[in-house]
Amino acid sequence: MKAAEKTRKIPTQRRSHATIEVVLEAAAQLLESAGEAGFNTNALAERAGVSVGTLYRYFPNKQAILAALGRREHDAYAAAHAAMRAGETGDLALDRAVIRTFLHAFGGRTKARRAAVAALLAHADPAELSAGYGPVEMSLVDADGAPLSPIAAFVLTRAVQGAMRAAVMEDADFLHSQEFEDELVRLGRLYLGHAAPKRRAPT
Amino acid sequence: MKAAEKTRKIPTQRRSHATIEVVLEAAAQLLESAGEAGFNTNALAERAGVSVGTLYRYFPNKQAILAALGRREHDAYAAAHAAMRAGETGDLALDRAVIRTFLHAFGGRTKARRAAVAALLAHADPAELSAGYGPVEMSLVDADGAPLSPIAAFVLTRAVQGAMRAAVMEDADFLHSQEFEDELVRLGRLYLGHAAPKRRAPT
Amino acid sequence: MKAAEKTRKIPTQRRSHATIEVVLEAAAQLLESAGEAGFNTNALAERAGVSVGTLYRYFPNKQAILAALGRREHDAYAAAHAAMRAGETGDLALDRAVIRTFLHAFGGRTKARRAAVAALLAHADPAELSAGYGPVEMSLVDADGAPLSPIAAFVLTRAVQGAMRAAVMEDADFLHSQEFEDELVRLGRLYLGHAAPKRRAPT
Amino acid sequence: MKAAEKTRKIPTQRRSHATIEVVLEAAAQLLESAGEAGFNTNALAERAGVSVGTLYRYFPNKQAILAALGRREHDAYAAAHAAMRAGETGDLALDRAVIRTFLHAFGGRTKARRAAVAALLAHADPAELSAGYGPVEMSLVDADGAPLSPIAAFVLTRAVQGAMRAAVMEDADFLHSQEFEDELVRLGRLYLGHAAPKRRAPT
DNA sequence: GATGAATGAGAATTCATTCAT
DNA sequence: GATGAATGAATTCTCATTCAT
Repeated sequence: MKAAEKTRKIPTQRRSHATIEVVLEAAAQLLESAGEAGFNTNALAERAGVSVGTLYRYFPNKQAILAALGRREHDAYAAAHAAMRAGETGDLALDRAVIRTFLHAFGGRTKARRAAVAALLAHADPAELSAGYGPVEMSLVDADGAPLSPIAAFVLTRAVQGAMRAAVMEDADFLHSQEFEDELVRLGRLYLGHAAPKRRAPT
Repeated sequence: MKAAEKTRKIPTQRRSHATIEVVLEAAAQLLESAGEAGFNTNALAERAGVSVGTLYRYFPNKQAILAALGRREHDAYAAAHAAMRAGETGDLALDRAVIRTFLHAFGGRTKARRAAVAALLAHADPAELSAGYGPVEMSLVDADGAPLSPIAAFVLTRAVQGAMRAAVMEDADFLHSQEFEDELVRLGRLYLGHAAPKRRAPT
Repeated sequence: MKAAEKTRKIPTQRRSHATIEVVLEAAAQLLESAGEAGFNTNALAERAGVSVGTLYRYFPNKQAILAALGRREHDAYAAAHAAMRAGETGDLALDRAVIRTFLHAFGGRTKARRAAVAALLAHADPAELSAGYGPVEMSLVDADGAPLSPIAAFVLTRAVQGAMRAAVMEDADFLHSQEFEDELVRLGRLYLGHAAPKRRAPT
Repeated sequence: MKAAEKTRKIPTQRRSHATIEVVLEAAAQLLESAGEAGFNTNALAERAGVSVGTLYRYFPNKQAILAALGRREHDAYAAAHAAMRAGETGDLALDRAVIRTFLHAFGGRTKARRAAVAALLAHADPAELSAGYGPVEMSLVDADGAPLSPIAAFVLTRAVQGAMRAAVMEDADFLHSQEFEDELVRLGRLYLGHAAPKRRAPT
């Protein structure tokens, strides 16, 4: 691997060249099914239906592919939350929507996301990293409407994410249960200083 | 890499064989200084002061070394939580101690921790990941002394763990800050229904 | 060594790709000159004038190269026997030609043949070993023109093959002698009920 | 592997030291179950229930173990045939006994014998090789009582052996059938110039 | 005499990258 | 523009052999 020029050449300046999408989609699938160890350029080229040579036409090296994937995941994440940026935080339904969004985002391609993010962490410009979570964190306000400190926002988002991730990783059978979702909402609301939502009677 | 037998052979059943410790310590150092890319068996053997052959006497393959490191990290969580077991959960100092113990585990070697956690998540089986939490979860009680439901206990333990892990994985600069520690304690106490610890004035 | 896909990939379906021939020829030479012990992939690649990587493009692992050599040897038997197929079995000259063809196959490289045969026996599956004999066996008739029973045909073909193989495996110095050839022909003709060819005066 | 002193040291000059037997028996088993590839000193020591060090007390190196095994197989083979040395060859029952002896000898440990013999061929003194088959071959006489030439004897023994071996290797279902045995006897008797035994009516 | 932990040269295999077609 | 065969440095892993206890 030599230097890097991010996405190299960019034919007709249209970054949206279909090939790039195909490659990144294949990369996500491959990462998901084979893990980082099985993620090699030959396998990727095959899954993407292009030749290795073509891979190198669009990306300067393998890391760049991972990085692009990571950036793309971040972007998707940020976009999903963009709508709720200035939202009314006291609104329970909205909080629940946030949890659901998280659960959904986390639902598929766990390994792909992890590897992509890890690649980003390992090789990309650190400053770029906050980009994805930033908007979400900045929009969080407590029960009094005061914005959370960056660290508090970090704790909240990662705590919720961590509980969900653990449920996935540990193969918990309650992953899609109502109670699990409720407890996640509780956790978030209590941390933000809202009154504790009442617990439902056990099913 | 073939299958695996975790720690292979275990000479004279004295698992505490110094060599294993030496290797794992060297692994952590190497990971820290050279990153995952520079983490190869020859370099590791050299840094550990043993031959490659010896590496393979104690570990079936390279992944197993990372996994052992990961298990260590995992043990740190479990140990931290275990301290809570007999504890009076209302005791703020104790909760804080638990968090603090964890945060300073692994000697501050963030990169090593990161790689170790990644290895653990990538290769451990789900059942193993949950191991060690059971007793902790069963002993958790809320502010009124009522035991938490299994799902609530799961959410609490994994949420705290998730936030800590994310700080490690994302190489957060506030990992060892007072505020981060405070926020983690807040999260746990609020979820259990205790009064929110006051936030200190920002430094 | 993992599983195997026999000849892997087969670029542009033109199996006749010169490289495979070059590699197998180099393998036979190397086996002949260095024995099975000196038969390693680096040496083979060098002698073949290709890179190790290229070796692995055409063969999934080292064993597969030996196996391919073995299959070649096996094909020589089958081809030799196939010549009998339409043939008038009473024709002494033809029988002799078949034996002779086999005996001189593989360019007289006894050590290479030996290793190849060993590889074949060690790794081929039983069904493959029988392949190619069926038609030969069905066409065998005794001196009266009556077809041989399947078992009798089996005994004849494998007996002749066995004697030839043993001469190869045991590095017999008479492998290419006239007397050996004569005795093989005798064996076959007597079993089929033909008059015994006269023995020549010893040289 | 350095030089070689065959069986090294020989404690109390009694070659029959039980350990040697144990090791050779384990070697035969291991060869049988794992093939030549899986035949390594560590595995052998374990199966034999001794330490590697002990292996090296009795054998100068790995090859010597294989060679000893080969020599032992040869000896057993020779011993089995010793009784029939001067026999009345016209006796059909005796011929049949020879075939049975072969079939029995070949019955078990195919791979072990093959590997052992191969090792002998590859590493031992070529002159030593004929030792096992020699006595048998020398005792063969044709229908007129004249001894067979060495090559004729070789062809006969290896042809019969080859047909049996092929039946084993190709997983033939008639391996233990009467007809198969009959045909082998036919093959041998016809080659020796006896009248062809009548074929039985098919079952 | 026996043990088995340690050694380390050597071998197999992988895979990012290039470049002639 | 695309292809995919070829490259070969780098890495993982094996296993015969030694030797301190």
